[in-house]
Amino acid sequence: METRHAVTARTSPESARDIPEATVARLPIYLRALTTLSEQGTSTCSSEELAAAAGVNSAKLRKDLSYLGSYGTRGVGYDTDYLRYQIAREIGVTQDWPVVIVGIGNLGQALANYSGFRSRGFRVVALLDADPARHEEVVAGIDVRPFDHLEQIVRDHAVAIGVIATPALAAQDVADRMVACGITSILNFAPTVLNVPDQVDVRKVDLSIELQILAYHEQRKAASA
Amino acid sequence: METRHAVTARTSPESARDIPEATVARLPIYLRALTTLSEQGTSTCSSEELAAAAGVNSAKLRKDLSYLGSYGTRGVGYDTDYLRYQIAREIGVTQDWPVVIVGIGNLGQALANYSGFRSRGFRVVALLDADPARHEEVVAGIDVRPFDHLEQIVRDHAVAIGVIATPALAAQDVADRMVACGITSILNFAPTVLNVPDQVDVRKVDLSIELQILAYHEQRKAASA
DNA sequence: CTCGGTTTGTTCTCGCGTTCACAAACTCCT
DNA sequence: AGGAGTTTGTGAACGCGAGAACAAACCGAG
Ligand SMILES: NC(=O)c1ccc[n+]([C@@H]2O[C@H](COP(=O)([O-])OP(=O)(O)OC[C@H]3O[C@@H](n4cnc5c(N)ncnc54)[C@H](O)[C@@H]3O)[C@@H](O)[C@H]2O)c1
Ligand SMILES: NC(=O)c1ccc[n+]([C@@H]2O[C@H](COP(=O)([O-])OP(=O)(O)OC[C@H]3O[C@@H](n4cnc5c(N)ncnc54)[C@H](O)[C@@H]3O)[C@@H](O)[C@H]2O)c1
Repeated sequence: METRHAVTARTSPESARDIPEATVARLPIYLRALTTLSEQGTSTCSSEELAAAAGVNSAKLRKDLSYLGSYGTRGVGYDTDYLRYQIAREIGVTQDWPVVIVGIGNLGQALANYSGFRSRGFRVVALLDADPARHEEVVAGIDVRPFDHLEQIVRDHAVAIGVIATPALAAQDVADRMVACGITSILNFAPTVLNVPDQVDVRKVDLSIELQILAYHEQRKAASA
Repeated sequence: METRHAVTARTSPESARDIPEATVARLPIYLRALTTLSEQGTSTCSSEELAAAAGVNSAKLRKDLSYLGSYGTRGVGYDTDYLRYQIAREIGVTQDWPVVIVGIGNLGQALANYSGFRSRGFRVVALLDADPARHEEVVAGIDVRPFDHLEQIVRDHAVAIGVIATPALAAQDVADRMVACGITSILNFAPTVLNVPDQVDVRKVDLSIELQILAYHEQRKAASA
């Protein structure tokens, strides 16, 4: 046991053992549920309450939280604000994350106007578009700038996260440029598979895939009726 | 073998054995990759090629396709258009799916303007909003109508799929109304947990969760450096 | 017709995630 | 102080999905 200590501590001084991906994906949901409870004046909550608010099984919730540490009190529950802070710290939303959005069309404008960014620690530092006609525009109080400014902006603001909202054909090029100037996390809305180096994280949001999954189940319901 | 035939055929006359959820979620990706290949003039492709285009492992691809049936030819590969049709049929995108969008703000307008809907068999039959000021507007060639018209529209067009793009506070009410008038599949963009009956499918798209997941990994990268 | 080369469809194994169930730990009341 | 009632944290069982590996099936050449 004692000799294993180095292994546990290797990754980082403070906590940071490896949390399962499935759990990481749920932590933001718990965070939101805790914020809601806190706003309603709930200072303490049980795993049962919190699980209900988050829409998950209470056993799963407790197991997820156990990866972070022991922040609850048996027989009592969790202190809402304390747990909220611990999860926020673990995810990293206690700090400020600068973000660039590339492709300020229908979707890019909606994203720029989305207030849920700022309130969770993400700050849009630039809007970029390749179309010169758009460079006149101001969206959500931010100037739309030429895509060529990417390198400078990323350097000046130490941007690590980029959002792609261009047409599918341009997405790979944009991603390559992002990677080249040091961005290591990409959120991709274009319906295409991006090829990036291993150390770069890509998450994709694909609306039409979601609809097609719904259609599949809808079809099955109709068939069995 | 022979006696098992009834079991295979029980669920439905045409195919429709139960496909794993993980596979269902990937079928739309394969569909898109096949469309791309087909447009490039590729009439036949191996599992290796298709897997590369879809960004998955070739063994996983073959396993996924095996749930649909045996549509390939050993030693040759898959006929691009034939496989594409089979997947489209299995998902249900060979038919037309009427869709309503509720909440025509920043995001709702972007969705209404999204061409990827129509091209995959989804037809926006109505845009609904509670704000009377918006009822003057025309978005993407479609009139914005009062939310109260929901029941009539769902009845007239046999709508099964609804999209929610309202603020979080309104989302549960909108979902309740949708369920009450017969909608059985909901795509929810509001950052809230929806309570619906079991037979109703809900999928949620949550941008800020995606960003938070990226932030978590970004933080870990920074910590280990 | 046979044989070598190719690619599919499937079997098997392994690891991850979910869920159950319960001991440990805490509060409150008597 | 002690016991009843609550709730957490976790060990263990289970099921599903990922990937490796291989036999079966197909093509084409000779
Ligand atoms: N609109 C939606 O609701 C929606 C939903 C899901 C997915 N998507 C996807 O999101 C992407 C954007 O959709 P949209 O409706 O906003 O499209 P859009 O055409 O309205 O906007 C695309 C923008 O990207 C810019 N652009 C093109 N090439 C570029 C480049 N190389 N560098 C920088 N900017 C470039 C264009 O000038 C334009 O402003 C598309 O891939 C689309 O498939 C959109
Ligand atoms: N804008 C984005 O990029 C983005 C991204 C992710 C998630 N979201 C979420 O999507 C939702 C919509 O975002 P938005 O930026 O479009 O907001 P928005 O305020 O621009 O639009 C909301 C629209 O919903 C309408 N509405 C309100 N209550 C309604 C009701 N009961 N019935 C029908 N319509 C109603 C409003 O009139 C308004 O037009 C929000 O929940 C937001 O958190 C938005």
